Amino acid sequence: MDQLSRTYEPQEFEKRIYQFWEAGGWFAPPEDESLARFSIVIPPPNITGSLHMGHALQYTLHDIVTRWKRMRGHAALWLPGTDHAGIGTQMVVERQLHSEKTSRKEIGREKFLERVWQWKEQYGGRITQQLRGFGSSCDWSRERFTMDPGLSRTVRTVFVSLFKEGLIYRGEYIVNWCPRCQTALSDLEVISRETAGKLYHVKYPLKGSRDYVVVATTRPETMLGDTAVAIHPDDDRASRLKDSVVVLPIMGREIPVIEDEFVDREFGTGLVKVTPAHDPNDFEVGRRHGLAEITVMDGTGKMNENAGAYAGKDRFQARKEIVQELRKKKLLVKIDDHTHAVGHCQRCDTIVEPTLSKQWFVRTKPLADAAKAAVVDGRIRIIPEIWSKIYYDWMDNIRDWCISRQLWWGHRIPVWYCDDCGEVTCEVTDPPACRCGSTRIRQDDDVLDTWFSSALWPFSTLGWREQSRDFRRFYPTDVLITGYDIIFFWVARMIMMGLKFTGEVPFREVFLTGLVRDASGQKMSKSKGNTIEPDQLMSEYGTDAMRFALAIQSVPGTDIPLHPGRMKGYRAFANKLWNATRFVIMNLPEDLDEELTGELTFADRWIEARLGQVAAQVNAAMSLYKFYEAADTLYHFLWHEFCDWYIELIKPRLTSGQATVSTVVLLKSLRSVLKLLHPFMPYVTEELYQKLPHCEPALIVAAYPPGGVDQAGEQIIAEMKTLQAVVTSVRNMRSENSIDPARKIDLILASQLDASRAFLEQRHDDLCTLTRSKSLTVGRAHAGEKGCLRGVVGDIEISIPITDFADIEAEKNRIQKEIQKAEQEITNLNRRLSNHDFLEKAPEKVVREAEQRQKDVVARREKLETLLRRLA
RNA sequence: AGGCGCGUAGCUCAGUUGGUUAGAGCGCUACUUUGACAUGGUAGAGGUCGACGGUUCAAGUCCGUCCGCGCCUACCA
Repeated sequence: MDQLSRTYEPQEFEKRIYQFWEAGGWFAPPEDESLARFSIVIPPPNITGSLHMGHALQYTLHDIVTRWKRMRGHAALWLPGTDHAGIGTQMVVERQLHSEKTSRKEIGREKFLERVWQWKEQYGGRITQQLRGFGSSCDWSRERFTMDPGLSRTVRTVFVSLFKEGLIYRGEYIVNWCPRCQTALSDLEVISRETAGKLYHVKYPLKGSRDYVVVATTRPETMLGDTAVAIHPDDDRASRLKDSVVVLPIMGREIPVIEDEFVDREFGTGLVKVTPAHDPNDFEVGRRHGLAEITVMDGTGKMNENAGAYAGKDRFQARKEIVQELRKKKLLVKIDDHTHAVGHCQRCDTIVEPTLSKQWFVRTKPLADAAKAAVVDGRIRIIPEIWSKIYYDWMDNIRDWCISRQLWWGHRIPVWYCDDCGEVTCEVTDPPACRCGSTRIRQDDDVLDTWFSSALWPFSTLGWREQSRDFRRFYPTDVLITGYDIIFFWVARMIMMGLKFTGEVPFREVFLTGLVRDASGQKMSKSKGNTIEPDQLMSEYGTDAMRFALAIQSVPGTDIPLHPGRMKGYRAFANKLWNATRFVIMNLPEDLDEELTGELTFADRWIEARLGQVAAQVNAAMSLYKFYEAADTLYHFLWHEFCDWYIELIKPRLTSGQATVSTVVLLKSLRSVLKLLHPFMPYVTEELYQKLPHCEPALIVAAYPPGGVDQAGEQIIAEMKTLQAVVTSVRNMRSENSIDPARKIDLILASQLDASRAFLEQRHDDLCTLTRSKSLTVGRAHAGEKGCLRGVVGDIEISIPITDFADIEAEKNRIQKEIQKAEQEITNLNRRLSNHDFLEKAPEKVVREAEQRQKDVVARREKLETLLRRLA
């Protein structure tokens, strides 16, 4: 057996262990179809990024669940992969081209895509290496990428199908346009932020009159595209203004005054300018009233040829100049400060410009109804449940999804337009010609939103299109684990698409994790500079410590503040485990016969009972995704029971050097601890398992203890509690009286109860060891000798004869304090027990417990008082 | 504007369907280098559970109001 180093040094074995697992082929689910199966697909990280703490959290939880299921005997599949991140990746490569003094437009679409693929080949692997570093037990043989041929084919299949069904359409609508990314965005990709702005009140002269109306706007530059002024029909001024014509300042265009109920009479002047081509609201009004739609900006945020003298100017520059011109013309009434929500591009933070544009959309309503139903009727369970409501709200108010992006990197829309007959062809395979026979067909230039392909992920990755064996075996997946921030982006859309195309839910459960924050609870962001990198934590504390810290803080429904101090603590925990194993190895004979039998000691039976109990608790917690509870249970058990009590109890026996059945129990119980902890701390547990005698090839495929405890076990556990209480009390007496920890004492215990005395006699050696006593006497009652420290635990009285009291007053105070505590409790209990309502209405069990408790505490107080009198 | 969540020890958080004496980790104090581990051991201090009111025999837990903090959604120009 290898000797272990004195301290835990994770860097020395993590890589090696991962390779060991991978080489063993244990990440792939066994072929055996009779096994219960478990499957989970990764929320694909995008290839341009690096994995942050949020990923570390999510993938840690994925791995914990997967390893747990695998050890529970499931054919467990965790399918890994990445997504192509349309805008992000395109931007990265464009930057690269820029530094080479060229551009995507210069090199053309085909060359550009080659460059992106090159980039993907070169850097895409970083992510998966990092994912491996987390200890992720993904099946790499099934790794997928959203732009793989197979997945791309699925995207096309789905698109064509939705198109033919009329659920995908193309049309000219207002969309969110990012002038910097130069593409349309979906509503979700727009972050609206409260922004301090101005509200400009502008006079619009009435035609053929000296009179005018005043409108209020936050974006004066859009007025160049105004095609009406609107008023609420109930407004007193409406009858007067009805059918009036207004002369639009600067442009001189004559535009009508219209009545529409959308106008908020309380806001601004109660009159609103209508710019159908640059405001979603106005767009609706415009369509209702048949207004002209005049676009006054181009795709880069500059004013266009419809903007008259302002053509070519940046939209914000134009705003300034237009305000000036209005002022000069005495048309500016006033400028108020005004805070309002302004849309920003999620990717680049540029202010989004709502723009009229021809885009592709998914008609979501029919899909949303089915998707909502799946959660309502319980086919999908969302955990924590609170998110269900938010999911319903979104589904109820869903709007059509703009899926076209003016990018080159992504799934190109499989639609062709004929130059000759104008026919639109939508096919899975590239058509050679139009139906009219013309070969002058052009494919749509745009690509699809990356989330479109992500929405298909659970079934596209498993081979839905070809109805593969994997698909039949592993779909629907068991659970989806991800952050609550992408519930709409991704979770909702996967449910819509999964139901639509497979007829089944994509997953049966959704576990939404919290967000990882910094130590002060702030959201981590690069701009704030408060990010913590997983790589840094792993090298400093070890991967297992990071994983454990994340798991033990993973309470469903709450965010996770990250404290480096905690990482340190869990590194110490790993060290504790390391040294406990080191201790066991040091005490193991060369060739231990694991078949040894014999009578089990108290400590043996106790640790076995507790292991059964703990395993049952851990399994129960895991099945409810209570990672924190499972981790916390194990933390406490290993450190404060296995090490503090069990190992301490068996130490004296081990020095005898003779292997007995107890040695076997020691080894087996340590192995159980390693198994229980393995999903949480896979590296260190595997490393240690390999150092111990073992029969299964690796811990990763060892059987997870199912747990359970019988009545005899419960009995032992209760007895141990008594022993612990006596020991703790003695230690406290020693400590409070400054008895040198090295000094051996004579311990006297007394009880009126035969059973207690018998038990104490049986535990004679254990008690001496743990209290550092050189002798133990058990009797019926105290002899009453002077010069003793006294204590009470239940029915057991404790005395420690000492002749050299350091401070007799201190001892009196100590007992005095205990009496006070008892008094307080007696008062409380008396109050309850003298209350008739309590006696009548509370359950009998509760009353009986209170009565028993009262008897116990009163007895305790009396004993303490006796002790105090004797001391005096 | 609407919706949601949070407020428990110095810090970060647990606390099941209301029921003994409200827990943990870190930090703190004292003692302790005993042959697994000082990344250790033993003991201890520390909380009127944000405030007020209500329901109940019984409230950290359920209800209401208020205060403080955070988040999400939304087309008030």
